[in-house]
Amino acid sequence: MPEGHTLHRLARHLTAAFAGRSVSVTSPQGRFSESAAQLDGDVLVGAEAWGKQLFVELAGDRFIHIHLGLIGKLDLHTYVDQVPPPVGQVRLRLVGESVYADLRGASACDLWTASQRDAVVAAAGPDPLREDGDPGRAWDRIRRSRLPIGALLMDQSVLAGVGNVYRAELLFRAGMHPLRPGNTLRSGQWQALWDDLVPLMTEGVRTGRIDTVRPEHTPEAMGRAPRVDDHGGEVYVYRRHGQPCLVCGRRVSIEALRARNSYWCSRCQPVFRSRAVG
DNA sequence: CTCACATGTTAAG
DNA sequence: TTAACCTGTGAGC
Repeated sequence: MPEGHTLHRLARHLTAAFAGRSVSVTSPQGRFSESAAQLDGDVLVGAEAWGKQLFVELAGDRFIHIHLGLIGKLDLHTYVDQVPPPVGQVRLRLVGESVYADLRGASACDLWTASQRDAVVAAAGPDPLREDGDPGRAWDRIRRSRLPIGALLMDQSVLAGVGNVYRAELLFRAGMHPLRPGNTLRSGQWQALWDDLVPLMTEGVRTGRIDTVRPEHTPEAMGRAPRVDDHGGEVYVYRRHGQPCLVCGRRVSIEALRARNSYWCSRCQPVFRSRAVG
């Protein structure tokens, strides 16, 4: 679940459910107990995301810093009378008047000061989901790097919030091979990637899914049988290795890029040849 | 039942 | 480069 859109969606829901009221903060599992005790009953100011980092602000410039990692989940539920007992390992539980939230499996849940938060935000790349996201900051890194664009897009210090699904899908939509070196891109190509990412991820925040297939390429439009991706969204290449490309029919390729599987279509995303003549 | 793997990151070797 | 961490799910026996 957790690429940047998931965290922004959570920030929005947390703010709507808890902001401006006092919240009960506990750690049924125990690993956040000490911090929870310091926050319990205080006013929750709001929640905000930067890339994959989530910050829940409590009165007094205190921030619960959450990173879901690969498998973490933060689930919001409504309750009527009593809050049900925790199921499984609940690292953090927030309880408001009619809503509670349970955090499980996160790779980070810590109590931070404002300056700790600021330091992490300063080290992160621009976030396409934020109003203040500045693509020029990412471009400064990309244009100087010989690393593949597929690696740069997932480097959170270059660009914040993009994960393995958006990487694969963005590059497919751009017709760009994941191994193309960053310093071979033209500025307009980077701008086009950013301009595609903003509405794509914004839609992800709205729906809670990653859908990247253009209307003209849906199975229906292409006269093929409808299909369902097991990860909730309609995508071109992510985890579709060995299956036919939705556009050209060639088998989708897979290769590990920096310990993460990278997926692409070798016909729609041809290998880049630098300034090849002829 | 066990095992591999997952939309992520960090630290050890 | 590899292992570790945290949890859930689906495939296979």
